[in-house]
Amino acid sequence: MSTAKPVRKRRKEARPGELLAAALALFVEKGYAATRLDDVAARAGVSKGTLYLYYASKEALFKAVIQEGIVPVLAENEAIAASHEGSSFSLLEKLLDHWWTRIGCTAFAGIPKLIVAEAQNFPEIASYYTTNVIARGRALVGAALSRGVSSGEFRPCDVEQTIDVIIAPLLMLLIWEHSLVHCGQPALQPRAYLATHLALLQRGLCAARV
Amino acid sequence: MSTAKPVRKRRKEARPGELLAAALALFVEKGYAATRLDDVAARAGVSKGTLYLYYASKEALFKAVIQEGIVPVLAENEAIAASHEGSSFSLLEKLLDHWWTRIGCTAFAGIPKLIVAEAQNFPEIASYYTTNVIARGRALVGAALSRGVSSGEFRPCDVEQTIDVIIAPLLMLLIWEHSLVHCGQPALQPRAYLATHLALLQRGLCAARV
Amino acid sequence: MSTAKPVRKRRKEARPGELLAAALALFVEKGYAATRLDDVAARAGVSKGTLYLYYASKEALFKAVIQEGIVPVLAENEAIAASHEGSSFSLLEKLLDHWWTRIGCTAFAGIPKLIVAEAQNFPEIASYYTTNVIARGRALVGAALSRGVSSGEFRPCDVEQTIDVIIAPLLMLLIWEHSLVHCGQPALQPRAYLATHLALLQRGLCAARV
Amino acid sequence: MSTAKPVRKRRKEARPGELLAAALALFVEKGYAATRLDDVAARAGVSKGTLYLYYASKEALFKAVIQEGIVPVLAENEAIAASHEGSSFSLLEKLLDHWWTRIGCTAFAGIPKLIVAEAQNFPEIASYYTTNVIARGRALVGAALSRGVSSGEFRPCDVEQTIDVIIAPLLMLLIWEHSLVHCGQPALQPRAYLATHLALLQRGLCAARV
DNA sequence: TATGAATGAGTATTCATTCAT
DNA sequence: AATGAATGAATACTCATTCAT
Repeated sequence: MSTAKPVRKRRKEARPGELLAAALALFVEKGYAATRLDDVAARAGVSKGTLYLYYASKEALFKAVIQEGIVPVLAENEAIAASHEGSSFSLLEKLLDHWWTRIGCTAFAGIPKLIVAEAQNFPEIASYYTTNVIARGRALVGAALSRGVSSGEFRPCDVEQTIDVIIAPLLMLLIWEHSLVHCGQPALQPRAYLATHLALLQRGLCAARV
Repeated sequence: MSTAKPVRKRRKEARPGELLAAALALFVEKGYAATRLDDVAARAGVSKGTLYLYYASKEALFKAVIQEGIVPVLAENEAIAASHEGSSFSLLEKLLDHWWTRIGCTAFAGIPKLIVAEAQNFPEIASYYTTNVIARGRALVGAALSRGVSSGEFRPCDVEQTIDVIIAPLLMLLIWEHSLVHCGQPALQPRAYLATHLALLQRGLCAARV
Repeated sequence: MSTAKPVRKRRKEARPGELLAAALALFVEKGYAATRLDDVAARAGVSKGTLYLYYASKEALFKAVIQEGIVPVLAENEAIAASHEGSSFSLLEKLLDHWWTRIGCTAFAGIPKLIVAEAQNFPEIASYYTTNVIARGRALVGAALSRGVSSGEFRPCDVEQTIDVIIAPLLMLLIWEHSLVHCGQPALQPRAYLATHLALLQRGLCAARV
Repeated sequence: MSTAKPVRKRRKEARPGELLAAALALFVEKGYAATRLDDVAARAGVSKGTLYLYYASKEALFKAVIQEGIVPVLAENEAIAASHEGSSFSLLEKLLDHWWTRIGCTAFAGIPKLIVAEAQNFPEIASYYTTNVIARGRALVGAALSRGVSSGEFRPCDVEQTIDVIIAPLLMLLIWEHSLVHCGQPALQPRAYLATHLALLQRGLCAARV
C-alpha cells in the first residue's frame, strides 16, 4: 500500500467495544496492576490519549470491562428459568449449560478470577458484581432448588447453603482455568468435570425412588 | 539493662519468621502488587534494608511466604490418612476437619486467593504450589475415594474428576472469604457450608444401602 | 427559520471577539498554564478545532487577548491629556478617573496580574506591554508632572522616579484585586484607596501655598 | 578525581535547605507550573526520588519555599519597631531599610511575585501569606502611622488606606523587578525609587511646620 | 547485622495540536 | 468554516532496590 499512515481512522462507535475487548484480554492475562494502559491502547490499535477519550481512568476502564461483560448473560438465564417446564433437575442442567456456552467457553470466563483477585482493591466493583451477578445467579439456583423440594423431587435441605455448594465448583472451574492452568498444571477437562458435578448433585439432591 | 542482650538475640533468630508473618498479612490484605516493602518492614519492626538481608527481592519474599506457610500442613494430613482405620467417608471427614483447623481458620487461609490472583505473574510459585500442595492434597482425597470404591462403600465413579469436585468447594470457600466478603457480601457460614457439602457428598458418593 | 442565516453571519464576524472574551475571562480566572483550550472553546460555544482556525496556538491566543484588550484605552487618555486646560493636578485626577472607568472596573483589570505572572514565560508579550502600555502611560504621567513643575504648581522633583511612584499603587490595586483578594483577604476599597493616594500625592507634589 | 560517582552523599540535615534554595530559584525564574521537579532535583544535585523524601508533592515544596523564606523577617522588623525611640517617620525609614536589606536585595525578593501569580491556584498559600506576612507588615506600618498622628508629627488621615498606599509601591518594586524587567524594560533604580517614595510620603504625611 | 538515605526506571494522566470529514 | 476524534510529548509521582555507614 502506498499510504504509510492509515492513521486517524474515525471509529467512534466501534471504539468502546474494541477498547473493552483489548482491556479484557490484558486484564485477564496479566491482572489489573500489571496491565499497562499503553498496551491496552496498542492492542486496540489506538494511542494512549484515545483511550482516555472513552474511559476516564484505568479504574473506569476496569469497571466498564466488568459491567459490560457479565451482566447481560444473567437476564438470559432468568428468561430460561421463567419459561422452563420440566423437572427441577433438568432446569439446573439447562442453566448450567447456558452459562457454560455464554460465559464458560468465552473470553468472559476470565472475569471471575479478575473479580476475586481485585476485590480488595476495588470494593465497589466487587459489590457491583455480587449484587448484579452473584446474587441473581444464586436466586436462580435457589428458585430451582425450592421448586424441586416443594414438588418432592428433591430431598429437604438447607437451601441457602446448598446454593453455594452447587455454584462453588462452577466458579472454581473458571478460576482454575485462568490461574494454575498456565503453569504446567494439567488442564481440567471441563466437560467431564461438569458431568461429574451434576451426577453427584443428582444423587445428592434427589429423593430416593422406591 | 540485663535483658537487652537476650532480646536482641531472640530477635535475630526470629527475624525471618516475623518478616514472613508481616508479609503474609499484607499480601493477603492488599495483594502482591499493592503491598509495599516499606510497609512489610514497618510491620515487622525493621528497616527496609534489613528486609533485603533476608530476602533478595519482593518476589523472593512472596515465594518464601507461600512455601513456608503451606507445605507443613500436608505432611500432617498424610499421617492422618496413613493411620486411619474407619470408613472411607469418615476419613474424608477427618481430613477436612484437620484442614479446616490448621488452614481454614488461620491466616494461611488467605494463600489460595493469593496463588490464584498471582499465578500468571509467578508461574514458578504456581507450579510449586500445584506440585507441593494441590497434587498432594488431590492424592490424599483420591486415595480415600479409591479405598471407598474398592470396599464397596462408594459407588464406582470417575475418581479424578470427583477429586476436583470435592476439593473445589473447599478452595472456593477460602477464596470467597478473602475476596468478595470484604465488600458487603454477607459472609458464608463456613461450618454450615462445609456440613452441607459433606451431606451432599455422602448421598452422592455412597452406594445405596439395601 | 428565516433568522437562521443572519445569526450564522453575525457569528462568523463575532467569533474572534467571543473567543477573546472567553479567553480573557479564563486566563484572568485561572492563569495561563491552568487555562485549557477546551474550556476556552466551550465557553465561546465552539469546538476546539474552530479555535485554531482563528489563533494558531495557545500562545498566539494569549498575545491577542493582551493586545486587543489593553492598547485601545491608551489613545483615549492621550486625547484627554491633549485637550486638558486646568491645573496639572486636575489632569492627573482626570487621567486616573478615566483609567479606572475604562480598565479598573472592567474585565481588563485582570490583565496586569496576568502580565506580571507570565512575563518570564512570554518575554515578547511583556515587552509588547511595556512598550505599548507602560511606556505610553508613563509618558502621560510624566508630561503632566513636567507641566506642573514648569508652571510652579509642583515642587521640583526627580520626574522619572516620581512617575513610577505614582503609577505603582494603581497597578498594585489591580494586581491585588486579582490575586490575594480571592483568599479571604479583605478586599481593598478602591475608591477610598485611590482618594488617599491622590491626597498624599497632592500634599507631596504641590508647592506650598504661601 | 578518580571517583566517577561521588553519588549518594549522606546529607540529611543539609538537604531541605538545598532543595528549598533550588526550588525558590526555579519557581522565581519560571513560575510554578513551568518548573519541573526534575530540574529542582538536578539543581540541588539529587535525584527526583530524593526530593520526594523531603517534600510530599510539588505543592508541598512550594508551600515550604514560601513559609521558610518569608516569615522570619517579620519578627525582626517587629523587634525593631518595639525598640524604636525616635520620630515616627524615622521608624518608617528604618523598617523600610531593614526590609530592603533582608528581602528586597535577596533571592526572597522573588516571592511576592510568586504569591501574586499563584494566589488563585493556591488559596491556602495566599491566605497563609496574607495572615503571616501582609497582615503583620500592615500592622507594623499602621502602628507607626498612628503613633505619628497621635504625637502630632503626622497629619490626621485614614490610617487603613494610608497603610496600603505606603506598602503598594514597595511590593510593586519587587514584583516589577521579577517580571517586566526581564524583557528589555529598563530596570528601576531601586534606591532612587525608594528615596522618591519616602520623600513624597514625608511631604504627604507630615504636618506643616510653622 | 542493621540502617535509612538515595536512586531511577516505570506509568498513569493531561492537554496543546493536528487533520479527515 | 467548522467539527471533534485522534495523537503523543511531557511530567508528577511511586517504589523496589542499592549501598555507605
